[in-house]
Amino acid sequence: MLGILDLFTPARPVLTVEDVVTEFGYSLPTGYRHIAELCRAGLLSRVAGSLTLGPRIVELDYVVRQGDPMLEPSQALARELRDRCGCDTLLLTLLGDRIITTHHERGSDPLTISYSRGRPVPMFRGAGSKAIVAFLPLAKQRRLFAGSSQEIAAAGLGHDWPAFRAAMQAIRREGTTTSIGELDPPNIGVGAPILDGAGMAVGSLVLVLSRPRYAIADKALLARMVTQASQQISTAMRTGQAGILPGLRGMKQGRGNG
Amino acid sequence: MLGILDLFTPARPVLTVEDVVTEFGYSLPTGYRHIAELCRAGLLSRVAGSLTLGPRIVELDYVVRQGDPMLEPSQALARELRDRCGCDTLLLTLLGDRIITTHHERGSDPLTISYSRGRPVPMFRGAGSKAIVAFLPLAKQRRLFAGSSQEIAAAGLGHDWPAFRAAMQAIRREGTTTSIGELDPPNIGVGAPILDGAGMAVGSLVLVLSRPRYAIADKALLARMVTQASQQISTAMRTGQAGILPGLRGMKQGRGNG
DNA sequence: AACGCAATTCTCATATCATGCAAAAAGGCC
DNA sequence: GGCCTTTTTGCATGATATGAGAATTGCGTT
Repeated sequence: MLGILDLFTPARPVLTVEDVVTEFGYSLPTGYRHIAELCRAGLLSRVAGSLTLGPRIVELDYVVRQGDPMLEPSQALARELRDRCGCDTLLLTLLGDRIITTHHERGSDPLTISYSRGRPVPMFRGAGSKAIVAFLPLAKQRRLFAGSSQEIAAAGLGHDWPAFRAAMQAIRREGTTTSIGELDPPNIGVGAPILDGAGMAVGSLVLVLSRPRYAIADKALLARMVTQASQQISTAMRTGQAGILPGLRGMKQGRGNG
Repeated sequence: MLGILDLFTPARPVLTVEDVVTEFGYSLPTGYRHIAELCRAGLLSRVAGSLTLGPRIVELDYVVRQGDPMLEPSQALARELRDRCGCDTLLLTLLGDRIITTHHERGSDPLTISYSRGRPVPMFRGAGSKAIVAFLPLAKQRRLFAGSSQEIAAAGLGHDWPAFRAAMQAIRREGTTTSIGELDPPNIGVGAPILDGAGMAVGSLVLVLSRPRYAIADKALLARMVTQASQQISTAMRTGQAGILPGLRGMKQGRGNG
């Protein structure tokens, strides 16, 4: 039943009951019943015979935003970064086993950024994603490699586990990583991880520049700026919102790194 | 099962499995099963023994934003309004039988606005809500009154149906309405409806001012500005995105008004 | 490296509830 | 008011969700 929600895409945000029924092979009454239930929960909305995603989605997104300990400190810092260097700034969050954009601060250039809030981003392409993956625990990296080795190879991150591991460690050593045109061809991204108390990545901060702007930029300075900001976010997260997670029994202290 | 999502609130965005189980009186396996299903759909996320709302929420919110024909023209106009008069601007949308904030453009004053994107707003309090309700079809107004007469009375919109109807018609005649401290006590809101092709309200645009700013403002000018902008949104919506709704058979042409 | 505790999943018999069909009801349109 | 499409209802049937308990896993401890 929850699969019904997946039928709604940016390209097709409005459906009819019949669309849903034929898509799933439901009988008409069953289709209506499922839809009615989703409507009751507010996840769908029926208006004039058509179906759209409902108001609850927007409300729940608000809860997500409020509950995201990364977001508040990030917004302020992202804005400050934007003001200082004029770049667009993206905040990526690792949620479960997906990475999505959770905030986008526009810079002074009118960049085309395909990955504003709510867009899932590829796991292994783009500076932001790589900055996250590189700072995941080894066990998690291993699991990711096992599940997505061909995708990883396609992204040029190594054809076997040692090569992938080495690529990740290189990023880890740098503390930041740069991608040129990996997501949007005209853009360059410079990303640094946001770490939780255990030194594990929970998200990343990305500076996005146009090619001309990047060409004349001081690369080392950029790296320092994004690293510093991401570390400030990490710190603010830990101090400001400590203890909101119940049930965290086993959190081994990592080495931190940075 | 969808009720599980309702347990997550801004005040309590992180729960444990046990919270859910005890709240609903499930057995432990059933609780795990429901949660697993919601996780599979991405609506929940499990990390370190805790539950949070999942990435799919954010993705779906993106679909809502993309699919909202009001949003794109509104953002540009809201920004323009903000630049011209320095006020905060809110965009409210009628989704099903709820009104929620769908966009918030910050002005130059650091206002405290409790109703940023995703907040459900009261149906009968605040300029934005009243601007919407006043421009709903009579049948819908009647249904609303039947269901919420005490709430309507409490908001000072009339103790019986004729009085409520008269209050709504007064707003309709004006084309705009002003509320003083109805939502956030320090703020004044000036709202105007956004109408679909049938002349029915689908949302509203609200200018929000601090009391000092409002005290020295030209009220008639404010009203004109917000009305004009909302009409531009209405127009942009109809022309820009015509025909994306399938299954709209019966759309009687209303008189438009404004 | 093995133990012990808690969290999580599995097995399976039972009862529940979702399903589809046919039919009825509800709106909207002429 | 009659006719169309859309939406809901009643009901018998069969799939499947459920809870009790046991088995398993994961993780910290000894």
